[in-house]
Amino acid sequence: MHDLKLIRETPDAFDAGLLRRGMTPQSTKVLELDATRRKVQTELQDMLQQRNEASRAVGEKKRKGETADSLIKKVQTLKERIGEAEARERTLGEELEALLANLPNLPGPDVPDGNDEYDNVEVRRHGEPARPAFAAKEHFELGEALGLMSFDLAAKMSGARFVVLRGALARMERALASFMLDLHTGEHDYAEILPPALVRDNAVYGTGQLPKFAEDLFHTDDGYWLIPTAEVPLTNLVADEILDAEDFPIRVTAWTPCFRSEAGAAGKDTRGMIRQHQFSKVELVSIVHPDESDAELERMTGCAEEVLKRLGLPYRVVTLCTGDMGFGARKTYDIEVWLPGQGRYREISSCSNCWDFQARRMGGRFRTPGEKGTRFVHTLNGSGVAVGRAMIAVMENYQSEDGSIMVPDALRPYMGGLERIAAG
RNA sequence: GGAGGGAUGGCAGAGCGGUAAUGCAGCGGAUUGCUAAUCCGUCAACCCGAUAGGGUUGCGGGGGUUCGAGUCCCCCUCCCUCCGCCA
Repeated sequence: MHDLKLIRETPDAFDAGLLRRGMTPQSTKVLELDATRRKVQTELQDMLQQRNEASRAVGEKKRKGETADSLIKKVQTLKERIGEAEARERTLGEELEALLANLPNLPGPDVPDGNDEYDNVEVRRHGEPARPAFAAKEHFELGEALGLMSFDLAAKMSGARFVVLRGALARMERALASFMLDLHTGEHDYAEILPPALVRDNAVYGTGQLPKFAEDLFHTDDGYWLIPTAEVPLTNLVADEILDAEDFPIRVTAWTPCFRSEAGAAGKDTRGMIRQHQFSKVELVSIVHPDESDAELERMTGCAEEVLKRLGLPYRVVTLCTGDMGFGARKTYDIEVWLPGQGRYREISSCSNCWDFQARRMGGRFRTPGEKGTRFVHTLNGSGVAVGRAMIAVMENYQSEDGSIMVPDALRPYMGGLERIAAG
């Protein structure tokens, strides 16, 4: 949600930001609506004042035993006009709200301009992309050959974009998640949370998936939304809260299932576990002072990178261009892991600074000692990292020619000391 | 699923038809060797206004009754308690 006052003060900067995201300027429309609404509001308030004064006078007259018929008549005629003005004011307010609620966050000054993923800018690489001498297989070939990954079994009960894992691969999901949680809670100052996976409208509105992206989410008959990411419940921990400045930084992490309808992804990544309706992810969320959010984004990205470093997975970090950023983000780093089977880098984490955009939507504020009033917090979220995709990366990077998979050192303690996953 | 209770400013908490008590916290000021204490003001959001200041809204949300609604009536949402069921 955008700051109306800021749009009034600097409409050109607002439009320039939208333009960079490939949108048409909106400030004229916003400010027109805003001006009209304020005019109606002023007229309405004037009438309300008259009504209040008259009603008060009626009360006094009645107390004294005098008649107040003429005053009562006056208020009755006012009432009709008040009703009309109220209705207009409300309608204008709703229009304004609807307009603003559908506008994305503005890109930060250091975000590269561009249309799509091809305009993203690589920031750094870590590790050498593995190019084995034999023909590297994709994860689903490996998993199916091992008999530990079945899309057919999943399709029987759930249809496309689901998987059944068993044995060592099922365990690896759990191992990866435990490893990541231990790292972030033990070394990165994140507190482990176990949040709800079903949430209400207001929570999903707060993080920005609603109202614009409802079709990307699953919804229950009785009004719940299945979380598409733990970003939703974790960030909403500060919804409607007024924090103390000394509470910062708040860092929370959670391993949760994530549910996505993938409505707009028909035909994309149809084979394998890359794009599923259900997957699990370890999420990182930071709530920080506005002065700290830029630095926190770097820190958070580093926390996610550390997961890949310890798993020995080659990756690169890219800054998303204006055209590829998500709705609520002001700046986003994607971490892309190397997949030998596909012979390319694929997204495994996305770390965003949302600035005060989500905080404004959900009413997350803080108070500074010695200062009057409240300010909105800054929120950040990042995958630390997507567990399913991490498993894919481990499988493809640690595969041998015979189809077996080495277990990375970092995971062995979590897998009962298992060193290699092999058929049989 | 059944029965009951509740939702008021950052927090606590009164009010039950006539301009939202009070306490704590916060902010501004006064006083005071320092601290503490005390006193006064302020205390949310919004509108008008260059400022001073003025005004409106705000008692979970929406509608209704009334000259006037936190207070009365209707609908909805959420929270809590007890019973039942249940991992």
